[in-house]
Amino acid sequence: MISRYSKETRVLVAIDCIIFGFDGNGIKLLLVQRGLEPEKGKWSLMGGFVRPEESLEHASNRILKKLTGLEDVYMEQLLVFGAPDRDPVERTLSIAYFALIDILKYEKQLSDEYHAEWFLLKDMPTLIFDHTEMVALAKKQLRYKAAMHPVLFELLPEKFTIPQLQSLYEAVYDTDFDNRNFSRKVLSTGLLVKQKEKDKKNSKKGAFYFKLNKRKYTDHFKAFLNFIPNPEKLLNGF
Amino acid sequence: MISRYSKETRVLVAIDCIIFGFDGNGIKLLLVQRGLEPEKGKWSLMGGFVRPEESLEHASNRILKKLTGLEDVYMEQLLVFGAPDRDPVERTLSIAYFALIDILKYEKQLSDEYHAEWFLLKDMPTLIFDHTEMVALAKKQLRYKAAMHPVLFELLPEKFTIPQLQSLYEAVYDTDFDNRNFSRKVLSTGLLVKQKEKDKKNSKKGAFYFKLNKRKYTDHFKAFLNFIPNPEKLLNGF
DNA sequence: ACAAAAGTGTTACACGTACACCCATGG
DNA sequence: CCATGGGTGTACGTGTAACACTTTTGT
Repeated sequence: MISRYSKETRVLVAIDCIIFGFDGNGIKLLLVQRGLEPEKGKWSLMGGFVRPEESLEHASNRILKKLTGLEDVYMEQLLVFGAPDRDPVERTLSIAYFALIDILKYEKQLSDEYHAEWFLLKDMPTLIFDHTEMVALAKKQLRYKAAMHPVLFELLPEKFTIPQLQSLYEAVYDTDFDNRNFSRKVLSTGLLVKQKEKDKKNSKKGAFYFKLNKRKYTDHFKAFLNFIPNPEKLLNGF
Repeated sequence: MISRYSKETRVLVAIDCIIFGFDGNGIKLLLVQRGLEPEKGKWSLMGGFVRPEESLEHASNRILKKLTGLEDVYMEQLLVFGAPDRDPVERTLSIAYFALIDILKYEKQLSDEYHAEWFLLKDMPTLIFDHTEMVALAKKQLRYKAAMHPVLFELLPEKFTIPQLQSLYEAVYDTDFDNRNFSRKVLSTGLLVKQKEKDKKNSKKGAFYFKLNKRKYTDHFKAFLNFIPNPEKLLNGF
């Protein structure tokens, strides 16, 4: 039995996380200030190297938890970035993951160990290396996926109103939807369970809270929905 | 300036290609007999290690060309497989790519340098490591993508008939479509240019050949089509 | 003439969209 | 009592699916 592929070259493999959040006012991105040279102090995605004995899922969850304290977060592998010179120090592949988190659950102090900060996606600073490209791709992927699968619920708290959900979709697609059609469409999926209380923060009438029907949610997760009108137009350029 | 991230561990990175082909009789998969230990002689996906100075695109194209002689082939990154023990020799990440080729363009001798052979997808042998899992995922991804984007044309020769195209879709989704609705749907996209000749191999009446309208094809590639009826049903389980 | 595949015409219906309108309530 | 946001009812049109029927031509 051989114990190594002796002639081949080994490379560094990192993971970078594109962490999206929502708090009712636009989609946000969690960024950190890079703690090591080169580019120390510049804004960057949260990342880390894959350890010798851990799986990629383990590594990505470990990195996310280190920054946010959160576990059981929605995460998806996006793409491997592998341009030979993407990291000037040494050849490093980076596996980009994107994560969706309820921004209110992120309680850690900002400017903590990593000097993390939420940025509105549209006011994002320049990032190191190819991280800007990673974010651009993640944005596309989020739109693509959310057009057909109910991923965006991952960005909301357990109880939410339909107008809240709508404003999330509007933020993601940067457009306005008809509220009357939107609520009917969403309700027709049977994914939501109406609660007794209303949220009166945004109107006098108040909007009912809903929770996800977890069973239907996991069952339908991979089903095609069609929450957004005119998907062909809104997704142009994919 | 630092020249290395000194403390981190480097790993081997391979690329494995899931190569789909079509010749009118079911979707096929191009496999090779592994040439090195361990598992030497067993069926496997075509693969190779990423070289120190090449990009991932370069590596995947190089590997595909070495096996098939083909360039400018449709290829897409699928997923990185990284279970710590996926290769018993030593930790190796594998970036899975899937490729779509016109089976008639593959002229190389079978049982050539790599002992390559086309297998009907449904009669596929057991593969080494996690390659079976890679193929399963690629199949899903092919169905998913083809439901909305006109990728399957990559599997056909330059000139093809609509019944041929339909039998390709039927092979991919393992079901039958209504030929009358199918041809209208496809033609309504404006992607096809009718030729003067007919193919008389499969019927006395003969079916007109078509070519792709390349301009529209690249423009619409990322647009949502909807070639298959009942996508929710056919894509169940994604 | 017939069989068999290619292709046209027609219809019913589901669904998405637009929009008039009603509801609830705090100021 | 009225402004505001939440929500229902309804009507219209497009696109999809089902299927009867016509076309073409080799045997």
